[in-house]
Amino acid sequence: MSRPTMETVAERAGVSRALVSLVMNNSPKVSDTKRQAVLEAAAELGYRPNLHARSLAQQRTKTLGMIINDIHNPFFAEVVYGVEAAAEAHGLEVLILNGGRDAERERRAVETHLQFQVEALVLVGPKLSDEDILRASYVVPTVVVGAGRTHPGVDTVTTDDHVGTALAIDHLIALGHRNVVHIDGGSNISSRPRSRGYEKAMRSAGLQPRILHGGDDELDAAEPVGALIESDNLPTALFTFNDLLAAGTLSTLESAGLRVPDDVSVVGYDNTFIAALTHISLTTVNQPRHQMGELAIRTILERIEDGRTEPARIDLSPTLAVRNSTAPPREP
Amino acid sequence: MSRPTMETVAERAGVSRALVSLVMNNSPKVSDTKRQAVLEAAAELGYRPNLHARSLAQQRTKTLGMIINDIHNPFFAEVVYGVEAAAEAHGLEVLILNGGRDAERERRAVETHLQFQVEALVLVGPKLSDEDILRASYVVPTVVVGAGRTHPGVDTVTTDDHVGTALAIDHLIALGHRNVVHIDGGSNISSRPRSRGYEKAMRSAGLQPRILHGGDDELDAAEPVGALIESDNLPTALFTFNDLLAAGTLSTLESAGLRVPDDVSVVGYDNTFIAALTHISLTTVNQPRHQMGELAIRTILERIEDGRTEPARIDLSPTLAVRNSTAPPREP
DNA sequence: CCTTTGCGTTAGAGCGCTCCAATAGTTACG
DNA sequence: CGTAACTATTGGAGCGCTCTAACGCAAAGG
Repeated sequence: MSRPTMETVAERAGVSRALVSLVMNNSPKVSDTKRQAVLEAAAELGYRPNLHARSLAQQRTKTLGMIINDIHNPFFAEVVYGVEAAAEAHGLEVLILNGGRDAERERRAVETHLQFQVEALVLVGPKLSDEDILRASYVVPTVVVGAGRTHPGVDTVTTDDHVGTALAIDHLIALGHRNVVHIDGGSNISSRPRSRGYEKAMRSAGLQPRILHGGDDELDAAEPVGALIESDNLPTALFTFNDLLAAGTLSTLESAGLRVPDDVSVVGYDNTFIAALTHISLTTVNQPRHQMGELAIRTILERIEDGRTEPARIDLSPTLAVRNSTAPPREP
Repeated sequence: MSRPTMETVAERAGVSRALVSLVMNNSPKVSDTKRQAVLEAAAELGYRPNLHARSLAQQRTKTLGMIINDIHNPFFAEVVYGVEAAAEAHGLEVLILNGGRDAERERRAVETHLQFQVEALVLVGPKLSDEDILRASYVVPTVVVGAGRTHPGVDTVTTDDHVGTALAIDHLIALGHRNVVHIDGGSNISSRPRSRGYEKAMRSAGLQPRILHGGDDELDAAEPVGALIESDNLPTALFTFNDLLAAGTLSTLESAGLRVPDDVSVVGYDNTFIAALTHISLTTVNQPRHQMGELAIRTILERIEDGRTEPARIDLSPTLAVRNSTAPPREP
C-alpha cells in the first residue's frame, strides 16, 4: 500500500537509485535507453517523487508561502493570480494559507509556512502587527502587498491612496461638484490614508472637507448616509471608503427616493467586480492588483537571487474606473 | 545563516538530539529540568522544526490538499472556512492551491499535492474530468465538494439541485406565477441538474417549462433576457442558473424599463453575498456551504481512521432565501 | 548485598531523496 | 598499443527528523 520510491523504480528498471534521480531531474547525461526504461518503470508503478525528501536533500523548497487576509474578499483574489503567474514563471510553487481576518490565525499561518521552510512569505493585506511581520522577515524574505500602509523594515507593494483619492475627488470636481462628503473606513487599516487623501484633495481645490464615520462593509453605510439625507445639507456627491460601502450607500439613497447619479453621485474604491455589475455600475478607484502580485514576486526574487537587503517600497498609481454612478450635479 | 536544527538545540541544551525530539512532541516522559533547558535553547536559537524532515521520518504529513476551482468566486470561500474549521479540530493542516478555473492547472495542482504527500484531497467545484478525479482517488482519499453532480467512485458532498430548484419554482408558483422561464448555466458543470430540476418542478405543477441558454457570468444574461423582452411572451418570473446571472438579468430588465419585482420576479442560485446586497436583494437558493466543508472533512476521516472504502455520497438540502426580487405577478 | 523494576535518556538506523566522488566503459590520440 | 579524455553510471554520505531498543541509574524488593 505504501507509495513507490526511487528504490522501487530503480529495481524495476534495472538501474541504480542515482540514475532514477538524474532522470527525474531531466539530466542531459543519461542515455536514451536507460531514460526510457526508467520513465516506463515510473509510469507503471505510478511513481511520484516525494517533495519532502527532495526538499530535505536539496536544502531548498522552491516554495513560497502566501497568506491571504480573507479569501472571502474578491479584492485579494486577483493579487493571488498575479503572484501565481509570476511565481510559476520562475518555477516556484505557491502555498496558500487563509488568514481568516484574524491576527492570531495569521500568526499561526506564518509559523506553519516557516516550518514548511518556504523560501519567502507573501502577506496579502495582513492583519499582523508590524512587529510580527518584522520578526518573520528576519527568518525569510517577506513582502507585504496592498495594505495601505508602510511596514517598516520589510518590502511592501502598495498603491498610493493619496493619488487614488485625488483621482476620485478631482473627477467629481471636474464634473462640477462642490459639496463632496467622504464616508470613511472606520477601523479599517486603510481608512486613515484615504480620508487624509480626501481632505488634501478637497483643500487644494479650495473646498471644505467633511468626513462621516463609516466602515468596510455594506451595512455600515445606512447610518451615515441616513443622517445626511435627514440633514438639510445633502451633498451632491459621496466618496466612500470602498465598493461595499458604496453599494450600501446606493441602497440607502435609493430607498429614500433619491436617484444616482441624478440627485447624488457616488464614488467607491477598489474596483471589485461588484462595482462592475451593470446593475450597480459604480465609478471607483482601481488598483492594479494583478501587477501588484507580480511585483511582490519580483521583489522577493531580488532578495533571493540578487541579494538585495534594504527594504523595497513599491507604490503604484491607481486609476479611475468611470461608470454610471457619477454625473454633473443637478442645476440648483 | 542556515536555520538551527535539533542538533544545534541539543548541543546548546546539553542533551541528546532524541531528547529534543521528545520535548518538541510534548512527550510526558521528560524531566522538567531538561524540558526547560531544551525549550530555552530552542527559543534562544529561534529553532523551528523542519516539517519536511518530520514528515519523512514519521511517514505521514498530517496535511490535506485542497483545490479551489476559483478563488475569485465567493461561493467557494465559505466552503473553505468549513473545511478549515473541521480540519483544525483534528490537527490537520490544510494547504490551498488555486485551480484557476482551468482543468489543466487543476491537474497540476493535484500532482503538486500528491508530491507533497497530502493525506487526502478536497476538491471544491473541480473542473477535472471524472477520470482524473478517480485516478487521484486511487492514490489518496479524495472528496469532491459542491459540484452538482456525482462523480462515480469517489466521495462527494453536494446539495441536491433538484430540491433547490423545486424550492425556487414552488415559491414562484405559490406567489401565483404560471409563466416561469429558466436561464440555464450554459457549459457550467452544474447546469444540467439544475435545468432538469426546473423542468421537473414545472411539469409536476402542470406548467410548461421553457429554458433559454445562459451561462455562469453576469454578462451572459443580456442575450437571453433581451430576447425575452423583445418577444411578445415575457414571462412573469425568471429563474437563473446562479446569482451572477441573476444580477445580469436585473440589469437587463431595468435598462429596458421593467421593474423587479413589479413587472418580473427573479430568483437566483447560491446565495452569494451579492444577493444580499440590499441594492440587489435577490431571492435565491442557499447552500449550507460551511457545513459542506465540515462534512467533507468528516468523510475523509471516515476513510483514514475508520477505513471505510465504499464511496460516500452526502447530499444536503438547500434552503430558500427570500428577498425583494420576487412578488406576486401583476394582475393582467 | 544483589537483583528487579521503572524511569529518564541516548545511540543509531532509517525515512526518500540529491549530489559528490569514484568507477566502468568508450573513443581519441600520439 | 598504452594512455588520456570523455561519457554514462553508481556507491555512499548526508539532509533533519522520529522511533525502537538499549542503557544507566535510582529506588524497591528479596
